[in-house]
Amino acid sequence: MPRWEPDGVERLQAAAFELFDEQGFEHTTVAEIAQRAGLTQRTFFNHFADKREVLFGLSSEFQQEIVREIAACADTLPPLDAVVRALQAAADTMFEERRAAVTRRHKIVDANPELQERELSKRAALTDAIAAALHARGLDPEIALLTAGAGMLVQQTAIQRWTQPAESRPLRELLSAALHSLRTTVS
Amino acid sequence: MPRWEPDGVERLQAAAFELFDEQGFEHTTVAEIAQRAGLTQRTFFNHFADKREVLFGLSSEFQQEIVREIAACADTLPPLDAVVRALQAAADTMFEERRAAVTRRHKIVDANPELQERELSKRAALTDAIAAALHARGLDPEIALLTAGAGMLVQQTAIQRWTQPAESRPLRELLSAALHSLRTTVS
DNA sequence: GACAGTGATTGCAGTTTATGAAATCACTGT
DNA sequence: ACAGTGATTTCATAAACTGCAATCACTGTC
Repeated sequence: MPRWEPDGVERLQAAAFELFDEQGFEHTTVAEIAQRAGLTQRTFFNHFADKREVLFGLSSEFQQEIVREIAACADTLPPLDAVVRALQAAADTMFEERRAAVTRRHKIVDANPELQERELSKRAALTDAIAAALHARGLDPEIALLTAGAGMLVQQTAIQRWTQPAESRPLRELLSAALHSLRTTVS
Repeated sequence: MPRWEPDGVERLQAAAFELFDEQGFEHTTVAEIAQRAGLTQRTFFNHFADKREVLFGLSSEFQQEIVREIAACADTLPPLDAVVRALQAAADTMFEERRAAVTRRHKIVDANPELQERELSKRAALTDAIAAALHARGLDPEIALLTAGAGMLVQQTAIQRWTQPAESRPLRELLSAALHSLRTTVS
């Protein structure tokens, strides 16, 4: 038999997800999470930089996907449209199929300021990555950052709607709508 | 003589500012800050919710000013212009005169991820406050949030430039320029 | 088949952040 | 005089994180 049960990281993530859902983030200790996963507190911190990170395993994957899509996009497409197309591609791949899980996670994060803070931090990192990808396409750095910020604004507006129970339109469509809203709002 | 030296809060802020500047945020303990201010660690936490908050004393004041300006603005002005005008008014009051201090603080925050995270959090709170102020003017909540987000994008772009040593134009002017950049970028 | 090397996990000691509860005591108003 | 206020302090404690050394199934090599 193997020395340890496999998939330690996934088990920790699952345990954390459950416990945060049951008791809330701040009433759950890292020791508790580790115990439910059949591991040690020390091992938790070997895998995650801090208690919050356990909820953000997918964000790096998401970021890579977006950047890849932007790089793959036709150079003739206006920058902001390129960003939104990339978001739409990622929406299909990473959001649409896991609506239940995404909404559940959204609810957990929404219930705790520390987690919201980390979410903002991830969003900022994604913004910078998008800006870098746009800059690689030849866009001026400052305009690139502005465009990336506008793209994230679109993303936020769309996700906001998409996570509401009443909403049934696909995220892809909501992204288009949000982009249109932004354009009329800003002009 | 008074039982305690006056201005405990200010002394803590000043001590923290100095120490973060000298040794960096993470190599400074709360006990150290309190000691330099002639107070106790416990007293520090009586005044500030956590170690980071000591650097964000002005953000609530800033937020109030912005919201006040927006409410005072003519109802005929397009929403985004109202927001940028409010930011310009606050820029004159709270930034232009303290350029040195603002830049120093900016440098400290820039050097530490935890502080950046908190900065983002304050920014998000300000965004929400602006959106609420716009909603109070009759704007649809979702459009209000989008407009507020666009306004903060303008603010960020302008501050970014303003804190660069080479830049000499007043913040007010940079805000106008950034708004123009956003408009051409998004359309 | 022995055997050195790898790497995920663990135990433990220690620092730091943060909080709750009770005590102090100059100052205030009556 | 004297009770009440409130900023501060002391003490105790939980919980988050870190550094370091040790474990030991697994891997490949000779």
